[in-house]
Amino acid sequence: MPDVSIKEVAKLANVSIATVSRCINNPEKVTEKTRLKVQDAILKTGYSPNRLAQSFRRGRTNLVMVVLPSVGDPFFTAVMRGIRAAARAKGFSVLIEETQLNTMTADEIGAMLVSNQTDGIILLASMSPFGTEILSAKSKRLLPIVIGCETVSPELADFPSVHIDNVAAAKEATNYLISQGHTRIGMIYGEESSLLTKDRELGYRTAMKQAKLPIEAGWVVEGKLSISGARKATRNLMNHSHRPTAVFCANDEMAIGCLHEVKSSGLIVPKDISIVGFDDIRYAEVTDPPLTTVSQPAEEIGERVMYRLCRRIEAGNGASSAPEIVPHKLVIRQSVAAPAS
Amino acid sequence: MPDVSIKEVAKLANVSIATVSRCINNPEKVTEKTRLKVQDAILKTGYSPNRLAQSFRRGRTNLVMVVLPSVGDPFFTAVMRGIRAAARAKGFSVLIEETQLNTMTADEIGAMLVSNQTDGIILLASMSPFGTEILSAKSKRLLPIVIGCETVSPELADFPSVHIDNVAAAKEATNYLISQGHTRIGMIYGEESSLLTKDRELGYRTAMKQAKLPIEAGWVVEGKLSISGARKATRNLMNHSHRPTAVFCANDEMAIGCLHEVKSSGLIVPKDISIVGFDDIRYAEVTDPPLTTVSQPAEEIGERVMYRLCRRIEAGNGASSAPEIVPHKLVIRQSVAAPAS
DNA sequence: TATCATAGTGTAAACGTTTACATCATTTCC
DNA sequence: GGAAATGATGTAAACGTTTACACTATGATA
Repeated sequence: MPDVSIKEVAKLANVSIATVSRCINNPEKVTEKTRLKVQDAILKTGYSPNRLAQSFRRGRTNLVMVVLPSVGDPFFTAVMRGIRAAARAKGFSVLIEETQLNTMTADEIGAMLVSNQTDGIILLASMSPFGTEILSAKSKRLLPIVIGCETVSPELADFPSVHIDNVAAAKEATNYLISQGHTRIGMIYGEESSLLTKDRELGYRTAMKQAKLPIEAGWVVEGKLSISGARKATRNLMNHSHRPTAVFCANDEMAIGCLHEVKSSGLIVPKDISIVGFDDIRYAEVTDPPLTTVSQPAEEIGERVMYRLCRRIEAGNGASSAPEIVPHKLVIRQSVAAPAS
Repeated sequence: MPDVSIKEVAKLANVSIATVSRCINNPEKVTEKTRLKVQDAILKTGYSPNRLAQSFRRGRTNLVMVVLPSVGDPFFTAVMRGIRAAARAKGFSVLIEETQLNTMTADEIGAMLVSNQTDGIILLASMSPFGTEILSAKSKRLLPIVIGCETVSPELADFPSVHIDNVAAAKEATNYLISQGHTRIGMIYGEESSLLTKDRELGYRTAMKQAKLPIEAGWVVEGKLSISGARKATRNLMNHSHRPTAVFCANDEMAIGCLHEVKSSGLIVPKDISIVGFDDIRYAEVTDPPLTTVSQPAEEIGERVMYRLCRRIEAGNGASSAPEIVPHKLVIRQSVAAPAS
């Protein structure tokens, strides 16, 4: 079955290989009669074009790469679902790289693009060192790169992006806690390197400032974007001499860790401690109590980001590079209540 | 920076393109002096080999495809992590296809292999119709396909596989419930098409039979491998005239849905209903109560399956095709207690 | 009828590698 | 010192497509 090339088809159909190629790619340029002859020969031989040769000749892999912090995070898998749906529609396959795994350096990722292994890249995670590598090539041609979810770092600001307004959303979440009467509000952010959670931290700080509420030292802790990291962070928060009555977590994964740790310590959510998450992953509504969180249109972000990448690949400089802001929504469930005191 | 081919390097270094190629791929076949000259030229031109051309020439994409039910399931993302680590070590990239999304038909997946888009396939989900397509080609050459997690369907039995003994593990889980005094035990299985959860169902049925316990009509329900599906299934179970006192769920995702639904209905876990899951995903220890479940070495399965695929790709028929069984473990947490009655 | 479009097909070059083979220079051995 | 072996490099073919260009036959136009 395999190993049959266009030549065999041509021979069997008694035409040239050019005609066979045309039958497949430009059927309108060929007579009805020969088309049928060739289709018949294709069926008989079981021919299917060698994609390697096609890619090589056309200079296109129809492969895009997505760089994200962790595929394990249900939020990103939701984004991926959108990306994949759009990719499928556009005839692309997608390759995934996790930055958390550190399997590839930023330079290697840049090299993949340059060496034609992929037609484009979607960045769902900030890669600061990557910026410099790319930048050097950038002056020469517009690289097909699109940024999703994250607010972009300054060096990458010229690339198209699709995301919610993370600062505003975090502010809104914090304001909700304030509106419920909380004045001592802590926060668990992700990682130092993650611009994404830095933006959310900024939103939180802005809200606190505008409400003239103090943020005490030790109230803002790193949760490493993981359940276990958040549990550790929560322990620190709980042991604080002036313990917060509410915690804003930069994502749901960490909110789940926080929730569990608070409950393990014998305190009750939301009576003793209120918790707000971020992302609205599917587990958020089955926690006990169900989690109040900020919902993002994850799949939509994925789709849009992929479509923009396609435009970039096809149109090059023609495609716009304006950031695209999609709406977020605060989803109120039962993990927040007025403070006890 | 891009668009510089081996020719430019050759010209700059004053050697033939063959020598440049050798410098890169067989440095030992080239003089120290010329090597340095060429390396210098490579740096100066910023050359990086065109992977498309390489793949084409070598007949290798260094790309493998993984077919799985859903990337959203934390168990599979853990397996993927293992696969990706091994792939990285072996110089492969990995492409993912979800069967739940139905983006590709089995025939299309088979075609990808035949048309050289990927060097091999890892099946983490059964694809029955796929079997027939593959089978026709199988007689001609041993296709590089390896099966993971699932017990294989008869048509695919000749391919190498890596998995736990699902039947034995499910039996063990059920026996644990029996040992705690339960006699009315229900089960939520995954999907009709999933051999994986069918095996677990078989284990459950075997355990019940050996303990001479009846399985009443309506005690075994479909949970669709999702939280919402499991909630619906649980509602049916709870409304049963002769309600089970324990439920064995074919995976943790469904166990979480089940747990939440039971609690929503006002019953207490494990006092009123005991629950056992399967997979030991990372959320399993932060549910309330923490979930008793069967743990699989997910990452290890992923690694092994990828290594076997590599051997298959490299050695062809030389590689063994014996199934590889990895150990499982029942992890006892707090979602099981003796029945109230 | 001679000329010119037009449409269908064939010929051959090109894409950037890798690699078998030929060539040439150097060393080794008798 | 000449023959043979060894080692480094160059030459050119090959991989399977796509596509610009050339060619032929057909029908339309003057």
